Amino acid sequence: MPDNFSAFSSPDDPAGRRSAVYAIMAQIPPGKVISYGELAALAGLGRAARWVGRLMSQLPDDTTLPWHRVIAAGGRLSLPAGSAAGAEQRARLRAEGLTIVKDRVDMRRHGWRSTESSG
DNA sequence: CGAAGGGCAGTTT
DNA sequence: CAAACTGCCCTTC
Repeated sequence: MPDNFSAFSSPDDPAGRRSAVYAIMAQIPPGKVISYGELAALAGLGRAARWVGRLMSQLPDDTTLPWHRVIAAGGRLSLPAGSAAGAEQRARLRAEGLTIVKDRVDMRRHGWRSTESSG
């Protein structure tokens, strides 16, 4: 029930959306991952998945947010391993115990409960 | 049936 | 209007 997030942010406030996304990211547990779309949806942005990724790029280098736990849908890694962020994501994810195969992660095991059905 | 890869479309800046 | 760290559907192995 992401409706609660509206308590500290309003969808009408462009600045509030960012705070919402940051809040969701901070809620992502270690060893798990979430997709931009879900992150956007949970933040109340709806289908603004692209916008979330954009927000990541805007993140500062001194950010303490687990942005590396945010990946594409289905556990797909869009970030190129040749990029600093791309290599960083894979490096950090694996450091948490994830299993990356062919730029793919097991959402069945590492996917956040966002995609969980009943257990 | 399940997993992987490519193309078109929605949202925000 | 155009661009961007995406998402879902279809097809192939």
